[in-house]
Amino acid sequence: MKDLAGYQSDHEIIADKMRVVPFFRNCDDDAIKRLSENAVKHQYNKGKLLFVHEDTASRYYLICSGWVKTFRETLDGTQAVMDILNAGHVVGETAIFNDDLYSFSAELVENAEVISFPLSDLQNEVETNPKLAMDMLKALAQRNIKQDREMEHLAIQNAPQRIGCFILRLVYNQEQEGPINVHLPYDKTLIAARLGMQPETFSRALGKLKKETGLEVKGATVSLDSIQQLSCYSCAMCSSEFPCHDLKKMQES
Amino acid sequence: MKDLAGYQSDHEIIADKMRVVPFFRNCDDDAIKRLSENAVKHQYNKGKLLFVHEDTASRYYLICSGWVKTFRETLDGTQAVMDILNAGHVVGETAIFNDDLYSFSAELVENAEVISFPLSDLQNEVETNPKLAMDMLKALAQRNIKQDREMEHLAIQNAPQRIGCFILRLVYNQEQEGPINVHLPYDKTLIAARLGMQPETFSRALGKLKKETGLEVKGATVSLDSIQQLSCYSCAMCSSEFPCHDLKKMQES
DNA sequence: CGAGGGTTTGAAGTGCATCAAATAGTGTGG
DNA sequence: CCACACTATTTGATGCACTTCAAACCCTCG
Repeated sequence: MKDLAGYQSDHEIIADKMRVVPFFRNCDDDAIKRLSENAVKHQYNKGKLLFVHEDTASRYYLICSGWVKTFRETLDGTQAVMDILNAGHVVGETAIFNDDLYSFSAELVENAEVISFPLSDLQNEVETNPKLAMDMLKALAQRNIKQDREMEHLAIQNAPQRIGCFILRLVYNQEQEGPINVHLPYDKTLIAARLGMQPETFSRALGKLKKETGLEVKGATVSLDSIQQLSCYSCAMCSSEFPCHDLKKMQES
Repeated sequence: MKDLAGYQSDHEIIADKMRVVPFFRNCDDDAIKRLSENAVKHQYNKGKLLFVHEDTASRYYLICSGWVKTFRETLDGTQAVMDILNAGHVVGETAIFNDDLYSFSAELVENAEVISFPLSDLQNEVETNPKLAMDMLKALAQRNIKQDREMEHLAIQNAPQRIGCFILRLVYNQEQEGPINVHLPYDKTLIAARLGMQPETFSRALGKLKKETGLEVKGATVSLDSIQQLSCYSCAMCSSEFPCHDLKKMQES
């Protein structure tokens, strides 16, 4: 806990991770301090449920490493995956606007480190800190747009196109010309669920995508000669033409 | 414009309509006045586009009568319907959190009266009025949840179940025991689009729903002996068991 | 009464799901 | 380093749900 040169205290580490979160970006040191006062660092294993849909919410979570799946589940166990989140993303914070009930479940899909914070601290801060309120508004609005896009994709793209679109979003980070290699960030089974299809369908659809666009797949590595190769195929069935100009905003939120 | 007894000025009429909007509910008279200063009432015909996806946004709209469809559209004209809104709902206001770009298109599906307001006035007010900011946060969060639910339905309910769920949400307003009559609020073709299916599929799926649940349909009128009849069938494939306890919240937002 | 949209019905095709089984890949302990 | 167990992924065969195209029907409104 000491704050010696060349070595960070827990609080500093937590503060640093918080500053990556879009809606904490404009918080000053005091605000960060108030928000992180009751923070707790956790190491959890794959399969750990952070919280369950419709449970009473007391804390929200900042992901430091690993991947977290958010989903909704029917009585018979069928899951609808909402999103897959990684480091720098926050889950469960919107419960403060939903009478302290989580509106979905969140589960680790691999061992991960997360930091949890009391929702009450966030609520207090949002109510008294207009800058934070504005940034949360922006973040929520962007999430809305992202969900609209997901709905659109689910509605009008077929399986191979959805996969192509998914890969394009991975590539976007390394925005380069010419040949490209990307690594699939998690299990193909999980990507399939994320895209609303069965693993078998994913496998076959990826095969079709290879045939149609000439993309190569070896294990979890995907190679393509150029972005156009894919964007012609996938972005034809999308309302935002490539390079999806709102991708950057999406990734910030 | 005069303010005589038994007769309302335009400004009063507008103010009254604004107070129905969830996120204006806590605004005091001064705030309402500032927000409505540059309001304009419009009469538009069916087919009128209020705004188009990715256009630069300058105004947002409060619906006074009629129905408005929000949607996204690919180059080849395929549409994905996001929502169908009626009186008391606001569209286009989230552009202030998206660099003044609309993130979908909005079109009247029948003749309607709407009031438009400058986004800049809303932006100013939100930035300086914490109560409004909080209410907008709540509204956005609820819309998020609603979208999650839509995604879930799209992903795991089949066509007849989605229709059953849609009807249940209509019924919910008149929460009574025993036999029930509801009127479909708009075209079956439009309901189909709203539920992500073709008109033909809608027709056939409704037929199946009749056979499975004993519900009756005559034109746009749907009759059922009891709510259970439907909820058993549809809500089995939904993460929130009936009566979807968050429906009330959903309708407020 | 007739035109035009909304709605239903029929027939055929497509895409995805499902079930079953083979194969590849990964981590384990010997 | 290998054999084993276990999981992830692929492949095959089949069925169902939804779409598509085409045509008929129905209803409303001029």
